Amino acid sequence: MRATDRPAYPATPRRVTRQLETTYRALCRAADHPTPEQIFQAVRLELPDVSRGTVYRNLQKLVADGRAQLVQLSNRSARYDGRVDCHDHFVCSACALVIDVGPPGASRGVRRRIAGHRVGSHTLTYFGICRDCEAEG
Amino acid sequence: MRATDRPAYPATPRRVTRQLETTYRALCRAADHPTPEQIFQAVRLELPDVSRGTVYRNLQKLVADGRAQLVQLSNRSARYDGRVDCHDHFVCSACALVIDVGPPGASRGVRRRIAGHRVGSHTLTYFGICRDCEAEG
DNA sequence: ATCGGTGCAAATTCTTTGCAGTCTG
DNA sequence: CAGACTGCAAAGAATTTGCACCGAT
Repeated sequence: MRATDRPAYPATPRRVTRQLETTYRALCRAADHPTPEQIFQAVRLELPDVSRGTVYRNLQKLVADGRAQLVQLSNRSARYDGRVDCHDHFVCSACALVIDVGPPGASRGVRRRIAGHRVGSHTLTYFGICRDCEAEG
Repeated sequence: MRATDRPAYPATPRRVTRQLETTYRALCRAADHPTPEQIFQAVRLELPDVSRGTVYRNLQKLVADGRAQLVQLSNRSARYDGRVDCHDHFVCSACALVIDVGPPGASRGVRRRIAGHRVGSHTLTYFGICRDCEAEG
């Protein structure tokens, strides 16, 4: 999701709970596009009784509210991103490393409509082998 | 995966089985980026005893051999593409429609390396609401 | 007080895998 | 005929959901 798609206000009335805000802070703190499981473990350090279900639900709320991005990877597990500004990603096909790539690629080729369909956002994703995996062979 | 990543020959010795070739033909025939389940149903019409496991395995072989592409969407189910040339995708966030978008966007911004990591391919994906879903509200 | 949020556990969905038998090269 | 491939069924991984209680507004 791109910043321009971010709703100005929550789509639905939202309550400020410890679980939601702790999840958001854990996501912003992580720089490595964590999985729901990783975020769950991080939240758990502060709220030992939090459940996976709640973390999954709250991550979806954060995306719906434009406070987070879901990185589309089609791997086994979802990856979330606390950055909601316009940027692209590099993904290592070997180790699933995900890194942010500055906006230059993302900002070009913006199209409002494609074949009559309304475009809300776009993402350029580079796939390859990261330096470490390349070194290991 | 991009055409340039396509291995000239199968990565591993490959046998030509009815299941593999029927799966490939079913994939090429479909224009809608089918899920493994949809391909399984199509193959089943020709080979009633084929199993899901075999279709899953063969789809992975086709990708490994550069005869098919896996569309990276992070939805519930994987989506395969019989086109292996350079092109992008539009994805409807409401109904999961996937359509091909011509090469203009795909071919720009090509980078060989990013932050020292080797880039093998890249994909530009547009997210939005398709015409039909927009009409329905 | 209302009704959205939470924890728990079971259910779902999608995909992978072990194994014994089959078929390709 | 070797070993890659297959069907089957069970296992595995990731995510969603129903429900009764809790807590933010």
